[in-house]
Amino acid sequence: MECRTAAHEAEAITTWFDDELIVRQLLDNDFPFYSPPGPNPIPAEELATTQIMQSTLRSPPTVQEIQAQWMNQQPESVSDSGVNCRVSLRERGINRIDSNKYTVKLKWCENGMADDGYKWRKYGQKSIKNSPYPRSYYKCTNPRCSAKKQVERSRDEEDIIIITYEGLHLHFAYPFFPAIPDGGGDNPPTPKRPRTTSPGTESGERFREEPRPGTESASSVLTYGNGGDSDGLFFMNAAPQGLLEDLVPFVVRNPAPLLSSSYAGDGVSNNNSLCSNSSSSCSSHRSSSVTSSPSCFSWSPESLSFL
DNA sequence: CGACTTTGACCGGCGC
DNA sequence: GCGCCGGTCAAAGTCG
Repeated sequence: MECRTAAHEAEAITTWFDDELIVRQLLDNDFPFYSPPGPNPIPAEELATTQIMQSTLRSPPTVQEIQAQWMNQQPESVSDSGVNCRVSLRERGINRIDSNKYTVKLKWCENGMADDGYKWRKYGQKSIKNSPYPRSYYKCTNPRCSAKKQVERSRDEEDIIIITYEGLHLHFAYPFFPAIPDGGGDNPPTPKRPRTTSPGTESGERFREEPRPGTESASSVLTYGNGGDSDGLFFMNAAPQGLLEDLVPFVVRNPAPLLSSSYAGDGVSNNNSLCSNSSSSCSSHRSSSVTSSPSCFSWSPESLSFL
């Protein structure tokens, strides 16, 4: 309801450029990646990544460039828990999706849940024709945010869930703000402790309910790479703050620092790893409605995937 | 009591 | 025009 107007506005945003532009306008200088021109000294490592971000904000990569990047730099990786979460690129040849709407394929790993850093409210669920699994519909709980996502389980591969993101988050994922004092403008409501007794019978909840060794409690002890290096720090301040929608484009824009070191291949689940590494309280802020423990992901504005 | 999920109903788009 | 299907709404139920 309250999202209707915002949703329409969001729908008018049809290009990467527009998305990024709006975000930048909204966030202005507070945007952690967008360093405004000025005398402020920036550590070399941060400067490098910032510059990458700025350049990519202005000119998003083509799919070919993204694929080339991944082909060149994609390691086979193992999650911190030792579970082999191979990340590889393959072309999927799926239908084109609106530029503000894309699909993420997530593969379950043994090492438990993950979530995208945003708080979602489930507003519907439908059984889909020719699919044994229902599709769940989620909205971002932030009233000013029009982001939505659909979660469904792949009928071909049981351990794959397909998340379709639509719209743009006009705020950051609150739990990942490291000690930002109150008054940061758009203050999302403090997330509550996730529901642990969700009766979720289908879709996302259904997956989450499966008794997997090491879900939330286990993820809380995961570490994120070497934690203290610049890449880790960078990532902490950046990608994991957001929804996959924020994370994935960033990853493909700048895969090197993420993939070459601590990002490894654990894809989204590093959200949790990182989160728990940086703040033990983070795990208590996890979204309740998520989709849980992906290890590999695909992203497909144009048939790109990382499975 | 508030936040959240569940679930049937409703609505609009699309193909026949 | 009709029916199918996907997406959304909203009341009711659940939980902490």
